[in-house]
Amino acid sequence: MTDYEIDVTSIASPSSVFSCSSDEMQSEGTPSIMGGEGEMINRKSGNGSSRNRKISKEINDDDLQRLRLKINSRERKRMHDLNSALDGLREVMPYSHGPSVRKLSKIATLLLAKNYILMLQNSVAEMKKLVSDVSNHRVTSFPTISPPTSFANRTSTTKGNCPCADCSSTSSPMLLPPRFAHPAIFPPISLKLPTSSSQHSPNLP
DNA sequence: TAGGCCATCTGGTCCT
DNA sequence: AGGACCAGATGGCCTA
Repeated sequence: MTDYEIDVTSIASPSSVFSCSSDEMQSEGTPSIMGGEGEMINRKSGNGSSRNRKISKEINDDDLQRLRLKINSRERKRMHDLNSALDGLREVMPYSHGPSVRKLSKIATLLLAKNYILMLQNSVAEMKKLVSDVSNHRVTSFPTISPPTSFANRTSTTKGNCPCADCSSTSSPMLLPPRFAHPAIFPPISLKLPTSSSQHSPNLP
């Protein structure tokens, strides 16, 4: 498992999320980098079956080019939708706002989101435990909720690679690769409860 | 100038 | 058959 490997097995397919409203194909501005359009269609589906050879004979160059442009446009739109979703994710992530903070890269956004979810899960678990303890009159002190263990085990040794434009921090407990490290992303969360709760503590183990 | 990040094009595969 | 998804290739832009 490298720093960049992400477990996404539990993530549902995003295709149902997007509401594709774009009804106008974007004009084709960039010429093809690879080979000619006709050749590409003839190679499509791979092994040159009789069916595909027949298709390639029936389609003239104009049709091939129109089809290629249509496919390119769809793919472009698909990537734009994906980027819009990533922008939406960035908006709800902590810290990644403000003029002095560089926009998170795609990989950094995904890794940060994963870690944020893990941290929230950890926080919820500790909260539940605390509530349970309070209800049982067994509270002695208020814990500090920290990032997940795997998160806390990571440290950054790289200086100057933080997404934050004006940050020179060299270490922070993050799950992100060192170059994405930023101490503001996952600060420890201190629980502050009413002092009256402390009256339940005397008889605790 | 090298490396990172990104947009785009493209062909292959799978699904409806 | 057509669309969605994916991964590889390529070139441009930016930053250290």
